[in-house]
Amino acid sequence: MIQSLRNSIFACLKSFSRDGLAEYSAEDVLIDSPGDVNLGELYTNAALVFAKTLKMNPRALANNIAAALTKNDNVSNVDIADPGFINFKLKPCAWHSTIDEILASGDTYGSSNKGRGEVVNVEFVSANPTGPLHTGHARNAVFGSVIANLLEKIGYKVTKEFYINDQGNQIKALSRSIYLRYRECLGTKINKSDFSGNDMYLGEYVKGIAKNLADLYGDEFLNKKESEWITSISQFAVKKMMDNIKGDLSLLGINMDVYTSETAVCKKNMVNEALAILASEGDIYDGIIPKPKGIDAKDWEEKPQTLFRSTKYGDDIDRAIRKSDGTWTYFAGDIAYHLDKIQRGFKKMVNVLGADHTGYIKRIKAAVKALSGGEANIDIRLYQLVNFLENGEQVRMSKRSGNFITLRDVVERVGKDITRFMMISRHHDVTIDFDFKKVAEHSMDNPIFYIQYAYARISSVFRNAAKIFENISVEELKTSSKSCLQDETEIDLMKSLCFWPEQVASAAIALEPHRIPHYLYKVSSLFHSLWNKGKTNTILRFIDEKDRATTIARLALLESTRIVLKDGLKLIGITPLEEMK
RNA sequence: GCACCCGUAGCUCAGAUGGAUAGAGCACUUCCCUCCGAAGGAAGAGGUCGUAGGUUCGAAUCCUAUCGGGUGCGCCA
Repeated sequence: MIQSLRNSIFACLKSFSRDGLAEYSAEDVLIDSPGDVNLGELYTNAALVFAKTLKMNPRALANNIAAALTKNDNVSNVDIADPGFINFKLKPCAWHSTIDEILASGDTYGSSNKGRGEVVNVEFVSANPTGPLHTGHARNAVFGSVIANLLEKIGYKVTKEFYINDQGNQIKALSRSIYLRYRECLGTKINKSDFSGNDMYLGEYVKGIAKNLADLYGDEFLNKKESEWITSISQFAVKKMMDNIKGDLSLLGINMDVYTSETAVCKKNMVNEALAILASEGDIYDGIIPKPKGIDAKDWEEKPQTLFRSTKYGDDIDRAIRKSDGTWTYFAGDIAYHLDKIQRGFKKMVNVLGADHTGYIKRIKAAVKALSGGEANIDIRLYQLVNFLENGEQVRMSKRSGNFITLRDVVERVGKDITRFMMISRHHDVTIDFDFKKVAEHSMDNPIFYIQYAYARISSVFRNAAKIFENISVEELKTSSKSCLQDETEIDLMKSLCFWPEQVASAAIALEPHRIPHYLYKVSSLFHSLWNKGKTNTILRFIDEKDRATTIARLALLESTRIVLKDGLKLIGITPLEEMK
C-alpha cells in the first residue's frame, strides 16, 4: 500500500523532469505518519525534498502532488501545509485492503527483492578455538545471525561464515596446556607452576580434551619432544573445540553455512597471492612504523618491517604484514582470507566484531578495497560489551583463569529466547546490562514477555472463536468484508502492520537488527490497547457470538497481526508462544 | 598524542536517508476487572537532546570546536 502511494507520487514528480530524477526512485519518497495525529494520518515531504532538484517552488510542486494524490482512489483528505508538507488520509477501505494484502502474502509479507539475489558473506563469531564460547560471543552470534536473516529477507543470497583461527601462539599454548593435562591423566604429577608459562589455559574443558586424547592415543605422545606432538595435538584440540563451539551455537539456534580454516587458506598459498596483488599496485614496501605518542611503550624499538600501504585507502598508519622474525602477522593471514572470500565471488561482505577490534576496521577495509580494485566492499559492525549482573552486582570474568560465564551457562539459565532477545534488542553501539534476575521476570522490564503475551492472546482468541463458530478457515478470513473495522485503534494497528516491509528493509540496509524488536513491541502495544478497549466497550470485542461476519473481520485483523509478529520473531530467532504458562 | 564509538526525562533506552509540538518502558500521581487472560489498559507529571557556534525553509540527526565516558594504537589472535 505504502509502496503504491510512493509510486504515484514519484510518477507525478517524474512528469516534471525526465532525467532530472535519474538517480532517484520511488523508494526515495518519504511517507510516514506524523508525530501529531491532528496533522493527519500520513504525510509526505516529497515537495520539499525534490523542489530543488526540479527547480520548482515547493508550494507549487506540493499542489501538483496533492492533485495526483487526490486522484488516487485510496486517498482522502489531502491537505497542504507550510512550507510544503502534504498531509492525507487513506479511506477505510484502503486500510482494509492492507489486511487482504498481508493475508495473501502470509509468510512472505515483508519480504522484498532489494538484494536482487546478490551474494553476501556474513562472517560472525569466528571465535578462537581455544575455549568454549563466552558471553561476548553470544552477542556476536545473535547479532550476526539476525543480520543474516534480515539480508535474506530482503532478497540477498547469504552465506553465514565462521573463520577458524587454527594457527598461532594461542593454539600452541592450548596444545601445551592439553599436553600437561594429558600427562596428568597418564599418571605424571603436574605442578601448578607448570601452568605459569605464557597464556596457559586453566579451564576445566582442557582436562576433558586431555582425557579424550589419552583415551584415544594412550601413551603415544608421552615422553616425546614437543615437535613430535604439537601438530597432532593442535589438530585434535581444534577439532574438539570446534565441535564444542558448534554445539554452543546450536543452543542459540545458529547454524553456520561455511567454516573456513586459516590453515587451509595458508595451504592454498593465498598469502603470497594476496601480497602479489598488493605489490603490483605498489602497496607493499619495507618501512618503519613510528612509535605511537602518549602511550606506554618502553621497549619499543623502531625496526624496518614489510608493510602494507593501507594509508592509501584511508587507514591512519601503514600496517605490518611480517614480524621481525620473518613470519607473517595475523593481518597477513587475514588479508589472504579476504582475498579468498573475494575469489569465491563475494563483493558484499559483513563482519561482526567486538568493540576491542576498533582499530582493525580501517585496515581490513583498506585490504578489501586494494585486493578487489575497489570492486568489493566490507561492512564491519562492532558491538559493545555485555555486563552480566548478579543481584545487581557486576560479575567479574577472567578468561585466563577459566573463570568466566559461558554462552552455555547463560542459555541454560534463562533459555534461548530470552538470551537472544537481550542480545538483539539494543543498538549494537550501546553496552548491555544483562541482569539475570530481571531478564527472567515476567514484567515490563522485559519486553519479550509483552510481545509473547500479545501473540499468545491472539492465539487464545482464535481458540475461543473456534468454540463458538465452526469451520473458520483462512480462506474465509481472506474473502470476508472488513468494512466494520472503523475504530481508531483498529486503523492504527492496520497502519502499523502496513509499515512492516519498510521496517525490515531499513533494519537490513542499516544492519541494525534492534529495530525489529522495537517495532514488534509497538505492534504488540497497539494490540493490547485494542484488547482493552473491548473490555469497556463491548461492541469492539473480537468475538461477537451473534455476528459471525464481524467476528471474522476482526479475526482477519488479528491474523494479519499474528503473521507480522510471527515473522518478526522468526527474524530474530525467537519461538512464538501459543499460550503463556 | 591519534583513531573509532557513546552522551536524549530521575533510571533503562527508541528516534535510517535532515521534517512539523523529541517518543516508549520503569519509578511517581489518578483511574479501569460481574466482562474474550489485569502478565493488561486509560490519563497525568517529567526535556535548554553534554556545551558553544555554523549550514537552511527546517537540526537530536549534517559540519566545526569543546567537555565528559568507553574501546583500541608494531613482531597478540
